[in-house]
Amino acid sequence: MSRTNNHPKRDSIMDAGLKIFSEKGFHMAKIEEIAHEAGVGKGTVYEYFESKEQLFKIIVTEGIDEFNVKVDKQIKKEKTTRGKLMAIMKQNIQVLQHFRPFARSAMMDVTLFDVPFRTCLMKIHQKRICVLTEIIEEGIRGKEIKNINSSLFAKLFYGGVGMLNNPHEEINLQPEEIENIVEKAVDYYLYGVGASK
Amino acid sequence: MSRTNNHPKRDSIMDAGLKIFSEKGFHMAKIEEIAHEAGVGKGTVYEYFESKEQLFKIIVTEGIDEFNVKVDKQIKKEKTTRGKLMAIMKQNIQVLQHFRPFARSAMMDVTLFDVPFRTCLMKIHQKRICVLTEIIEEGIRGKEIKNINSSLFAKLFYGGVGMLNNPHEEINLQPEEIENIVEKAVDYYLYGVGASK
Amino acid sequence: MSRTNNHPKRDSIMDAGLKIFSEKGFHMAKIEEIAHEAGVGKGTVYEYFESKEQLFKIIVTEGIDEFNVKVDKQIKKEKTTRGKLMAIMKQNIQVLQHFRPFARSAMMDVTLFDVPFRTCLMKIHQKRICVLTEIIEEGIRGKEIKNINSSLFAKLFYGGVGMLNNPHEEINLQPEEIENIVEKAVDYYLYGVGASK
Amino acid sequence: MSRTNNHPKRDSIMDAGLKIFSEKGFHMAKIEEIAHEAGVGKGTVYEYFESKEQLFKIIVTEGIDEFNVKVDKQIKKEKTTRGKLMAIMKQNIQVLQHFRPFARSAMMDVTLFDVPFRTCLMKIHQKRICVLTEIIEEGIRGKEIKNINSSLFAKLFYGGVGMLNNPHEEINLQPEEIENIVEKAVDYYLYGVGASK
DNA sequence: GATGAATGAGTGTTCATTCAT
DNA sequence: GATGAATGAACACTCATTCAT
Repeated sequence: MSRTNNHPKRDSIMDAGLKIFSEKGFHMAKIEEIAHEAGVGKGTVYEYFESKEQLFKIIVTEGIDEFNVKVDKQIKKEKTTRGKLMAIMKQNIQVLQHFRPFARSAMMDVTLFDVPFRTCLMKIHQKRICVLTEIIEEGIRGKEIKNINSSLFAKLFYGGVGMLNNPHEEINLQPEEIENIVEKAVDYYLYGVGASK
Repeated sequence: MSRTNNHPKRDSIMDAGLKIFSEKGFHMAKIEEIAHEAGVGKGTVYEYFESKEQLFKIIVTEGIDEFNVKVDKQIKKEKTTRGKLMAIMKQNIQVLQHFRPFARSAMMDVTLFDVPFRTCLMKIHQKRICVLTEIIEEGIRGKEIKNINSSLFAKLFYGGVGMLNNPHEEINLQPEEIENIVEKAVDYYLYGVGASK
Repeated sequence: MSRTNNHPKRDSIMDAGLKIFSEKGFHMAKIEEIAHEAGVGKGTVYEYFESKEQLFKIIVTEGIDEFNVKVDKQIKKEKTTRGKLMAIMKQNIQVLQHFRPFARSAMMDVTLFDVPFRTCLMKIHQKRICVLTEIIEEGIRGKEIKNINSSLFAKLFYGGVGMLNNPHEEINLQPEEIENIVEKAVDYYLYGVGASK
Repeated sequence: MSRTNNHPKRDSIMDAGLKIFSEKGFHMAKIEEIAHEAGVGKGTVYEYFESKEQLFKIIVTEGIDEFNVKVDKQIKKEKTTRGKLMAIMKQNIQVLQHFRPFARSAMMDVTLFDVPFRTCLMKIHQKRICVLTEIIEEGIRGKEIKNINSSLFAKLFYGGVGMLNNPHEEINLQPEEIENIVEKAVDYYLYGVGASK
């Protein structure tokens, strides 16, 4: 996770937080353990972050932002809707493989959070689904995509992509496998899985 | 939630647990509040359940089992793969609308749980994805479905269905809307969203 | 401190709180020590009191109330202003000898408390000074007291009484000594200490 | 607060300490805030003072000493006991109006401090009461004062004076009011408030 | 001398769990 | 079986103090 080196301790804490929150979940992660993992004292965490909650939110937000920037950059390169969908899916898989399982929870999950977290995370989902919806609508206007309910499809696609990074399977896919999976998956969405009548 | 009436208090506690866990999440839910909601004393919870953790797991497991029985019954009624997929999706939406947002978390989520929970919940996902995979393979054998990677598709479908029950949108869909959405969604999967070439 | 026996533990905690707060002051007193002194678990303190602050305030308030009731009862018995002033002074000395040094701080001090405490304690002083002021004014009307600034005198008298219970001197006065001191002191106030011109 | 200018930072810190301790009390005052108020870094406080506790004690002691010097100078000017008592009272009111509410606590209070502070502050009280006692005894010898218990009266007077600076009333008295109050108050003590028989 | 980033000992408070009634 | 008063382990967070610069 590229970060400025202005605050090396802050970065250590965020990396450690990502790791520990990922492993333990928010409530089971202990500040002391995060501090230890970061190689700093407990008090130092509070020099850089107001609270455990704020630390968590910042990790999520910054992580997501980084992720989104990557994905959006990739999307812009692609001209066709198919290419864009593939880019989204590929980035998702690659980046989330890095963050797993925490990032996936940030990406896909909201329900186990307490109310204050939900608001924060819900916005993230909605933003992503919006981006997807727009891509679809662009595709519709460009005659690449049928005249479908773009928002409904965006959700189906977004959910499906999220499930690919299912933490159940702790295997890391090889790049060529990812390429292969993504191509197949996008084609399922575009061309359907029903036997042509 | 039809349950045996052998232990009315046990049932109250489970209903209350479902409600409170749903609203607050596991860690923010308090045994005292669950007991109060159930109209029993705090100690009574421990007459029927060993621990908060066990209560949670049992609620999830029994809830999921009930859910699965319903879905499987519905699936059996359907002859075509399309009908089966629609049945799965419809049941998901209906039942999850009832459980939201907790049930969704139980259905879709794993990452914020501590390790012991993960094992429990991971099995649930895998079981559902297995059922889906079998339906797809059956469809492939019956020439209803193209010769695709059934497991990959099962995940995409399962994830997409889960996202429909996104707690972001706290609206309750009307039955006819559900019917409409499900039909569209399944058709997207079956026939694709790409403009026919 | 006579208390109802409805909540023996609550009473133990209050007694222990009085003792420990007295010895250590508010900030240096530890809830754990109070609990230990009371012979209960730390959590039990929180069964009966919302917080350390609330425990403190209740101890002060209830202590003062008890004290005031005693004093007021004694005052009513006396017919002359001299008798009333003596009663006030005597009660002060006797009761505060019991509470020392904490009670004195509650009686006389306000300044070292944080703002929330001040409001609470300031009212106590003002109430007592008011009572004194009224006694003086009654005395003026009854021609027992010169036509003086009653409120100014009330403060001087109240402050002087408080200083008699100076915690510096940890000696306990004997009842006959108290009687003697009080008589002298009140006479100083009534007849002055200046050599009669 | 005239101080040597050898250590301007030391003086800033002491002034800031007086202000912050006054407003917040010892335990609620933060070294960081004192440093900020003094316009120096947190570490600088520790260049000049060993600890928060020592800073406090020095502020109190030096403040009191300054105060006492002022009062004693004033007392020496006065020839009569009445004049001396008035001088004490006037100085008290004037100076304490400046320091309030902290100074009053230093002057009058001891009980909320932890044991180490008490010893320090108790000496201050005793010193002042001693000075007062001597003035009274001088007055007795000079036939200005009746043959009373000088130490008892000193306490009553000292306590009464302290109560005039009651922080309850955050009003600042005008010089002419102070003069007026002091004259009245001392006369109450000298000539008594009882209606002449 | 001056600083403030780093620290960790210390504490109020919570809440799952127990057990006497 | 049912209860809820009692408990104490556990943890987020504070802040006086240190020390490398």
